[in-house]
Amino acid sequence: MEKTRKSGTTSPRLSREESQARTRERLIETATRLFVGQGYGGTSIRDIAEQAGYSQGAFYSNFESKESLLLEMLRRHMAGEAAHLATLSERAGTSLETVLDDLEAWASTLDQDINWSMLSIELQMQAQRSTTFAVAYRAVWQQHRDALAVWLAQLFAAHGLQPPVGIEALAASFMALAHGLALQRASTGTEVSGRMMVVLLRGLLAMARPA
Amino acid sequence: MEKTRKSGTTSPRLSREESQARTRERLIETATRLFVGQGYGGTSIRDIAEQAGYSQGAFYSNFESKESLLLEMLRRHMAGEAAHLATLSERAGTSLETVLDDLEAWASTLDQDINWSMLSIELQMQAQRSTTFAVAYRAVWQQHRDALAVWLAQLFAAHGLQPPVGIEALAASFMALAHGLALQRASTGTEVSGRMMVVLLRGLLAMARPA
Amino acid sequence: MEKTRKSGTTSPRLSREESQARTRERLIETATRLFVGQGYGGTSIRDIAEQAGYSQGAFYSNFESKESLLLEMLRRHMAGEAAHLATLSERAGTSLETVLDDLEAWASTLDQDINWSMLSIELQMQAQRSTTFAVAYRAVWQQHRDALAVWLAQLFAAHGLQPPVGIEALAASFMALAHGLALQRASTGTEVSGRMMVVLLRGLLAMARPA
Amino acid sequence: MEKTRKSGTTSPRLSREESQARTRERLIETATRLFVGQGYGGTSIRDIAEQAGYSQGAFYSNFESKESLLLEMLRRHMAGEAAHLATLSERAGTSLETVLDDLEAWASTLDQDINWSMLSIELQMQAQRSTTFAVAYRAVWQQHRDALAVWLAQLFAAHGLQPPVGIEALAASFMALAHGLALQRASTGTEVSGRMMVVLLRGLLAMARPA
DNA sequence: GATGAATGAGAGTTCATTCAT
DNA sequence: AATGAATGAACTCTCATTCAT
Repeated sequence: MEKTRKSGTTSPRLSREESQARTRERLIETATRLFVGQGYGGTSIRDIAEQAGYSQGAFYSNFESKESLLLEMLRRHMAGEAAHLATLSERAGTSLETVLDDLEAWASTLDQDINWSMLSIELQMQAQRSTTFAVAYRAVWQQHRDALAVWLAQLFAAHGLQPPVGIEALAASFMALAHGLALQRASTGTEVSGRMMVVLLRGLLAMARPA
Repeated sequence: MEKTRKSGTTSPRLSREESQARTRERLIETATRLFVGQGYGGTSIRDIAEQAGYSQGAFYSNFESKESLLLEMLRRHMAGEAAHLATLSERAGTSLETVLDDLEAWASTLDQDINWSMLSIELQMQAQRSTTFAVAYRAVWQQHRDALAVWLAQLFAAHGLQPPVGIEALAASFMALAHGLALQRASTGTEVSGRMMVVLLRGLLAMARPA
Repeated sequence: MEKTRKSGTTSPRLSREESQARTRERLIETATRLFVGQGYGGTSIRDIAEQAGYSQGAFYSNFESKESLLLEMLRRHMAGEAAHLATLSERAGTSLETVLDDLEAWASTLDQDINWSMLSIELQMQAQRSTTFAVAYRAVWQQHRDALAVWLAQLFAAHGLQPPVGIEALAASFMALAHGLALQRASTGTEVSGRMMVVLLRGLLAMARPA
Repeated sequence: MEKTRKSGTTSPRLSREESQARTRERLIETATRLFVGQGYGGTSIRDIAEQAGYSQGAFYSNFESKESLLLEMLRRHMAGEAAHLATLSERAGTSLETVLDDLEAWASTLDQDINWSMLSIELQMQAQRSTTFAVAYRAVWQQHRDALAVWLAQLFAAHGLQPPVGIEALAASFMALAHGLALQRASTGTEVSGRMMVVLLRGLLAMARPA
C-alpha cells in the first residue's frame, strides 16, 4: 500500500492514496454539513454520497457504516477541542483579564462554529442510543472535562481562591452551558453570546473564599 | 383494547368524547415514554399504537400526523412549565434563601423528570428541522424565557441590585444550562445536579452592583 | 379481529380477512413459482410482490421476512406429504402388486410435481445455511422419514421378510433418491422416472431373508 | 501477499506464468472451500480474494467472471471423477465381492469428500439457472453417467445377468442417489452411508434374470 | 499481472400514511 | 371512532464488475 509512494518530483495527477483521501475528506465535509442541517437520523447515506458527488458505494469504500463515519467525526472533534484547551491551559497563569479573555475567545469559537456545536449535540443524542458509540463518546467527553477542570483549577489557584463547588462539576457545567446555548441558538435563533460564560465565571470568582 | 367493548347498553357515562379522550391520553403517554427512550425519529407510529394497545388507524383518528402529536406534547410541556414558573414568581419577594431554595427545587425537578428534559431536547431538535414546528416552539420558548426573566428581575430588585447582563439573556442562559445538563446526563450519565444553577445565581448576586 | 364476521348471506365483496387470505395465497403461489425457477437466493421480494401484483410492503404485511415465507412453504409441503404417506400406509397390508403400484404412483407424483421437488431442495439448501430454518426442516424431515419407515416395515412384515438394512436408513435412502432424481431432472433434463424406486424396492425384497 | 516480493533478483525459476498459476490455484482452493460452506450465492468475490490473500482485481486477472470460476471447478470436478471411474472400470471383470467393494469404496469417497458433494449440488443448482452453465454441466454429467453405465454393464455381463432396467437409467439413478444422500447429510446431518448403494446393487443383481 | 477505489444496480427491510371495511 | 392491510418511497448495506494506477 505504501510501497511505491515516493511520488517523484511534482506529480501532476493525484496518486491513488491522495485521491482516496480527497474522497474521504469530501464525504466527511458533506456529511458534517448535512448532519448539522438535518440531523444524523435525517441524513441518508444516499444524500451524503450524492451531494459529495459520489456513488453510495464510494461511501462504503471509505467507511464501514454510517455510525463509523460519526465516530470518525468524533475523533476529529476531539482533536480540535484538545488543541483549543491546550492553548487555554498554556496561559492560565497570566493576569485574570487575559485568562477571561481567553475563555471568552474560546466560547465565541463555539458560538461561531455552530457546526461543531450542533454536531456535538448530534453526537450526544447518538450516544444515548448506540452502546458502541456511547462508550467512545464518554471517553472523549471525560478527556475534555478533565482538561477544562485543570484549567479552572489553575485559575482559582492563581488567585488564591477556593472553588465553591467541585472543580469537575464546574467544568461539566460549563460544557453543558455551551451545548445548551448552541441548541438554543439552533432551535430559537436566539443569540445569547458566549459572554455569558465569562459573566458566570466572574460571579464564581466573586463569591469564592480565600483558599 | 377490549376494555370499552361492553359499554354499549349500560354505561351511559363513558360517552364517545370521553372514550376518545382516553385513547388520546394513552397515545400521548405511550409516545412520550417512547420518544424519551428512543428519540422522535427512532419511534414509529406502529410502536406507539401497539404499545398503547390500539391500531395504527386509531392514531390517525386522534392526530393528523406524527408531528402534530409532537405539537400537542409541546403544548402540554408549556402548560406544565408555566405552572412551575407561576409558583416561582409568586414567592419572589420573600427572603433570598427562600427564593434560592425555590430555584433549586425547580432545578431538581428538571433533574428528576429526565423524561421531560429529554423530550424537551427532542422538541428543540425537531424545531431545527421543521419550519411549522419551529414557529410553535419559538413562541412557547419565549413565553418561558420572559416568565423566568420577570422572576429574575424581581429577585435582583428585591435586593437592590443591578443585574450584570440583560435580564433576558440571563433567563435564556439558565434555560440553556438546564437543557445542557439534561443532555449531558443522558449522554454521559454524569450527575451534575441542578444545584449548579443556584451556585451560579449566587455568584451573579455576589458580583452585582447596587442599583 | 373475528368479531363481526358472520358475513351475512352472500357477501358480493371480499371481507377483510378473505381479501388478506387471497393476498397471502397469491404471494405464496408467486413465490413458489419463482423459487423453483430462480432459486431462493435468486428471487427478490421485489420480484415476488411485483409479479403477484402487490407492493413490497404488502409482502411484509403478510410475512415477517423472506425466510418466514419459506417456513410457511415448508409447513404446507409437510402437510401435503403427510397426506400422501397416510394414503400409502392405509393400504400397506394388501397385495404386493397393489403396494408397489402405490409406491410408483407416489413416486410419479414427485416426478410430476417438479415444483415441490425443486422447492424441497431449496429448502434443504437453506437448511444448511440458516440455523432457524435447519431446526424446523429437520423436524419435518424426520416425520416424513418415520412415516415412510413405518410403511416399509409393514411391507416387509406382510411378506414375512427381514429388511436387509435398518428400516430408517432405507426410508432415508428413498427420500434421498427422490430428491436426487429431482435435482438431476432440473439440472440435466434427464427423465429417470420414479419407476426406479419400485425397481430398487423389488430388488430389496428379492434379496431379503425370511424373518 | 508478501511471499513473492523478494524474488526479483535471485529466483529465476518462479516465472510469471508459474506465479500466476499459483495465484489461480489458491483462488480456486479458497473459492471451493467457501462455496461449500456458504454456497455459491452466499460467497462474494471479495471474500474469495481476501481469504486467498489477494485483491479483487487479482481475481479478475485470473477469471472472467464468477461463473467462469465455477466452470473451471466443473472441469476439475469432471477430471477427478473420471479418474475414479477409470479405476472402477479397470477391475470390473474380477470377482463380485471385489467389485462391490470397489463400489463401496467409491461411494464412501463421496461420503467423506462432502466438499465435492456439496459443490456438485451447487453446480447442479447453478445449471438450473444459467444456460451457459447448463450446457457445460450436461456434457460433463453425460460423460460420467456413460462411464458408470459401462461399468455396470460389465458387471451384469460378467455374471451372465440381464439388467432389470436400462443400464443408463441405472447409472443415472446411482448418481442421483449419491447426490441425494449428500444433500441429506448436509441438511439434516443424517449419516446414511454409501453402503446403501451396495445394498441396492445387490438387490438388483438378486432380482436379475439370466441374460 | 495485480491493485483496490469507485460504480450502479439491487438486496431486504422499515415506515408514515391512506382507505375500504 | 377504530381497524389494519396495503402503499410507495426511502432506508442501510452488499455485490459483481470496471479501470486508472
